[in-house]
Amino acid sequence: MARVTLKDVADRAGVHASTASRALDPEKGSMVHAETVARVRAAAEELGYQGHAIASGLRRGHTSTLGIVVADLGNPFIAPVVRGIENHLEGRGLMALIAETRDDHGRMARVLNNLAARRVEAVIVTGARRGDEQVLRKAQRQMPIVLAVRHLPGSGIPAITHDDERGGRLAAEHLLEHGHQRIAQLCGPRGISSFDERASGFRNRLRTAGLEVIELEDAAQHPTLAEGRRLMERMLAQRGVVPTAIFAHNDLMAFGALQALAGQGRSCPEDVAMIGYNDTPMTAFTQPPITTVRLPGYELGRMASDTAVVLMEDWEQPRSTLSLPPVLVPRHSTLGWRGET
Amino acid sequence: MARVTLKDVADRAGVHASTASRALDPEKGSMVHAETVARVRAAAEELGYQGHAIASGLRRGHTSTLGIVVADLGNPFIAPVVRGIENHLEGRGLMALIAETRDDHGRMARVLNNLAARRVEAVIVTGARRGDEQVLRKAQRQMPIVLAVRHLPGSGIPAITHDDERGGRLAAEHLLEHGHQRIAQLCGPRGISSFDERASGFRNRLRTAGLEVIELEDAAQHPTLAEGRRLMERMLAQRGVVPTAIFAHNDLMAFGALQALAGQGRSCPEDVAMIGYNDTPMTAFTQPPITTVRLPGYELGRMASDTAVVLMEDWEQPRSTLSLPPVLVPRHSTLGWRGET
DNA sequence: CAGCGCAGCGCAATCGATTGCGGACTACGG
DNA sequence: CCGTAGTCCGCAATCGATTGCGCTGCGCTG
Repeated sequence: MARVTLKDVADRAGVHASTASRALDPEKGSMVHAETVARVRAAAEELGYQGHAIASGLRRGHTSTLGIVVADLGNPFIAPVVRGIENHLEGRGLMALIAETRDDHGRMARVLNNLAARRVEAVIVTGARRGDEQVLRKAQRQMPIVLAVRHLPGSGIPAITHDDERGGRLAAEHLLEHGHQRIAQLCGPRGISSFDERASGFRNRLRTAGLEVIELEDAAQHPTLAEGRRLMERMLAQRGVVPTAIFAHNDLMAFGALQALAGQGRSCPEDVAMIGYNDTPMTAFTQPPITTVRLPGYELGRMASDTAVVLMEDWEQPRSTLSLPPVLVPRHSTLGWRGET
Repeated sequence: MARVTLKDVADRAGVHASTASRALDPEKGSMVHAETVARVRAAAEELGYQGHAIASGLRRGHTSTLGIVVADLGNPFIAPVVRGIENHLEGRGLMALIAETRDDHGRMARVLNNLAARRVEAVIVTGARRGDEQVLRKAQRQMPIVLAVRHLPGSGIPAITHDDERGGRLAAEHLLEHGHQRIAQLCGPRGISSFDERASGFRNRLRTAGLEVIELEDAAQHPTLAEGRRLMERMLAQRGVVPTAIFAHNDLMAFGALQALAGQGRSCPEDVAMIGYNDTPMTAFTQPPITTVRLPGYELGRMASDTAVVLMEDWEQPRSTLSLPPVLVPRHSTLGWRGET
């Protein structure tokens, strides 16, 4: 389609292509007589010349393109992250290629390969899983990589994450403040840093208060509503003390747990307090509204994108690893507990 | 970074770059002695050669890249669409550049320009607004454009949309079936095809049943919870009959309307039935769960991407415009109405 | 008036691959 | 023993731009 090339413009303006190139480049505009610049500009305008960023990039040695790799585009809390990245890139002349792995190692490898072939200048990977270290490290030889949301402990790959350890602590503290003593948690899938860390943060905080967390051997296979319900049912079926407060590792699981509780005739928050994670929009509208931990996804995206840009401009920067603080959002599901003094 | 070039591989294998190129191209592998192919492959392997899709694309005359332009990446029902596009592209060697306009005409223009400069082979635009016709048509001279979700009536730009006219009809029929006679709708922003059409579909269906829809002059500025509440409050404040059923133009507005009703001591569904739109995940979990219209977003993405691919391969195809059928999802907010016989 | 500096522009190489054309060499039939 | 077809591969042009270097004039100085 886009037929008209720089040479066409140059011909029409009666100059050489190199002159046209300089005339059209604001940086080099001064190397060319003002009148010539005007003539070239006019020619470009008349012909409807559209710059060719690809060819230009080839010669100049850059693509002004980043890659974003996500596990699941449908995941609601990935949206703000991508948004943060995108908004940070805009205005810098950068754009992002986006790809989905669907939590498949093979797809991860293929996607990274494809991005490398396209010479993206950096890649932001949200949704890395244990087992991706190999491919990621291999890809790192081709381009800088920044992990976002989830990191790979011990991999040495720079990462921007939420401070989920702290998120777990916040949840624990909130429940302690409201006088709970028998506290349980429903764990998300193992091997994913963000779940593992909120589990240990929660557990450790309770321990320093002299309490032992009630939890199952079992963790959720996927962080879904159905799994939340299943885990809650299993916990209720166990003999022994029934917890007065539950920390579910995300909002959907919290909601599933609520359904299990309702099925047993226990109400929230009167009988059992519930706390979720992520501050999914629905949590404000459920019955009862669910106390949750809010994560600064948009900021995370901006920061990940920021370090990606730094890395792409200056390879071999000190590996900056950063984690952003979450905030507890109290709602009705923990505020009306009957046992509170 | 990626230093090693095809020439390096060729040198190491003791052949000319052109031969190396042929050896590495599965299509042309037969033009080269099998043993040589093996030698080149080995050399490429040892050197860690990574193909250069940009340079190759420049010569071959394609980029294997599409553009996706969305209004708001945070919009929950845009995610499945992007997902559908992405999944359809994958495996075809295509990738997508993604950009956000935030409903700003200027940004739309800049984004399209940027995509054109990068020589994307087609662009899928979700979230076109009235007023974008100019830029879109101009961009169309550079590359094929497919509208998704929202279309621009009369623009002649091919579009894949939801059949919102029909969505409105479905909502109307559902309410009629349940015996409602005084029915109102809360309209989303004007000038956006999807809202305008669900309004007229709803209105027309009621008319053929001999009913006139109750509605305000006013429409929502944005399809948000706050606006839903505001409109509902205004409607309740008006003298005259109170509707027994409300059609809100999306789920958030429906929820805002519910809050306004609750504020006046009216309960749903006993006093007033409520129906939303989009089947946002939250609607299943609110109290009461909200009847809504489900849109096949993923399929829409796949089809949009499909027609984009067709168009990029064969410019000047018949402009295929298509709309996908929505489905009504009945939930409690319309099923427990007191007035039903 | 010779010489120098500088502004403005063109030449040709370059980025990293692909490809039409033709050369060298083998093999085979007559 | 020669002509010819067929295989494999190299040469050089090409995709569309950018850029180091050098040439041409012009104006100014000593």
